[in-house]
Amino acid sequence: MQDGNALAARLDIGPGEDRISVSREKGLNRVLHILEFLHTTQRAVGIGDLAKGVNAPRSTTYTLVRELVDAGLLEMAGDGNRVYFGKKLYLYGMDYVRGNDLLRRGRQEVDNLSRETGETSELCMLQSGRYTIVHSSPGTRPFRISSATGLQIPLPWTASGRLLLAGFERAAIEDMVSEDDLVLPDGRRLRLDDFIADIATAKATGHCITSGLVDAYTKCLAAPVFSAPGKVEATMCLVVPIDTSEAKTGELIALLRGRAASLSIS
Amino acid sequence: MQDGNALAARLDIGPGEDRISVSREKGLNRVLHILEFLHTTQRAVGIGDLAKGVNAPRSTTYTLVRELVDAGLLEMAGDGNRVYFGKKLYLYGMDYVRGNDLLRRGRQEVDNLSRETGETSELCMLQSGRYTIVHSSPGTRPFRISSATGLQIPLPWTASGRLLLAGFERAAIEDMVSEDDLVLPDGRRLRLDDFIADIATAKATGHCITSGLVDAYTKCLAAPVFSAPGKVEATMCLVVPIDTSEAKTGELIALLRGRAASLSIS
DNA sequence: ATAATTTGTCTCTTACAAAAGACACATGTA
DNA sequence: TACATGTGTCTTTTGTAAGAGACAAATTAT
Repeated sequence: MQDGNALAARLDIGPGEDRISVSREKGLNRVLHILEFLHTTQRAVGIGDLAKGVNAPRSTTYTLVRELVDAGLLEMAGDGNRVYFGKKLYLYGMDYVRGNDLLRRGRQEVDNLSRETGETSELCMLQSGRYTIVHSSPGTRPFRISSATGLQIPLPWTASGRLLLAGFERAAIEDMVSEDDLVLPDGRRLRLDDFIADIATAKATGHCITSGLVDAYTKCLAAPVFSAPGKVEATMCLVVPIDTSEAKTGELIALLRGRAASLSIS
Repeated sequence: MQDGNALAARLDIGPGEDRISVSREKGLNRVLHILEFLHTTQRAVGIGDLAKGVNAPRSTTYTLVRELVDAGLLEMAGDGNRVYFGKKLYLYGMDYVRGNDLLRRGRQEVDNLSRETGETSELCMLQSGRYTIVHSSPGTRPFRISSATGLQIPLPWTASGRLLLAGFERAAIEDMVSEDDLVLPDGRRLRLDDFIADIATAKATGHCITSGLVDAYTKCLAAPVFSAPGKVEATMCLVVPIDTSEAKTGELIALLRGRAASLSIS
């Protein structure tokens, strides 16, 4: 039985009313953070670390994790006291795939494409304002250029990003692109206006090629998949060595555009 | 549906006092119900219907859905005002697969098996006390026997169920199996003791065959996948016509056991 | 051994989310 | 024209979940 601390809550020090109010967070938000955190770590995490990682109180984290484990969204990882994603999430994910023609066919097409061309191929989409690699297939080069599925990269770094933003107003684009996003991995800084101009060009030509943006050795070729006339729902892209010949590049772009078009609706 | 919160403050027992108090639900629970509901409907649902389906107040449902859509766990389905699973869930699901060797290899092996034998093949697991088809591959028969991924079926109806319960105490088994579960689709009622005996047999022989349980036309062959000596983590199973010859059945069981063993750890 | 962490569970309080319900605006149909 | 039925956004009220903190037990370090 708790003695003393009865009115402990008297922490709002000072007369000044500094409303420190360490904002209490909604359980659902905490859960969303937990999922996102696990997604970035890509490995099972101890509950204590998890609490630190999402900076939630330990007690809260324990309760939430227990509930999520009971629900099957998370699972205790075999070895000890770590948690990671659970079967339920896998099942829901498969439901999503099943209900989503585009994704289903897109995955297939990406696999075909990378088998046929030997290059790394990817299906990309906007995911709540962020560029996301939804599916990727490695290609057969000795030094393969790979990127993990689910990876999130700033829009301006990619060819696909330029196509995905084709339908948006300038204001919306500014919203989605932070200052940091405009700084390329090598430190160069992209001008927002240039980026927006790129988007317009991409929209007009119906494809996009970027060279040496994410890294110095690769070129990125992308073509749009439409869900309705003018609405870019996804892109397919090929990642090729930067010294790929003009001719070869043109050939690949043509192939890519064809495949992307075949996925488009109407 | 597990109704995790079980306790639900059964305080109404008081004297007169009918404490109707339609227990206010935690947001997280509402979300879990929403996900589960979408999983069972397997299609996009209007928000109003959703509210009815999980029997939550409309206003609450609207807010939750909005939050989930913002988070990318749900998406508004293209056509109108319906929601369904979102890309995030797919990504998390893929993370699960990646972090789970067994599932990854199991899917592969199931696909191989159904291609080689021409029969429907499945990978099954316990999912918070319920039997779940985690992956299935259709087979090539004209009248294919198919079952949806993620489908949940009472444990006593299946061969896999008998193997999955091999490691459990009687008490634990009684917990997982409800009275209803013991009633087969055709109305016959299984004795709990017989079922438990079946489990022991399955454990001893290292495989299980059931005939005409879920339907009158099929036989189900299953073999265990171990995650540690004695611990059944999953099963692989084949669904074949009930009139498959003894010889052929034996042959398939041998194949199945081999494949399942190859997935087992240590 | 003894201290210093970390882990998992429990209790108590109050800030805040869930619910109720009112509103405005669409639809459809007698 | 009324009259239900569905949708989406508000505001207000109040039951309760999130959080702080105290513990015991289990690890690890000294």
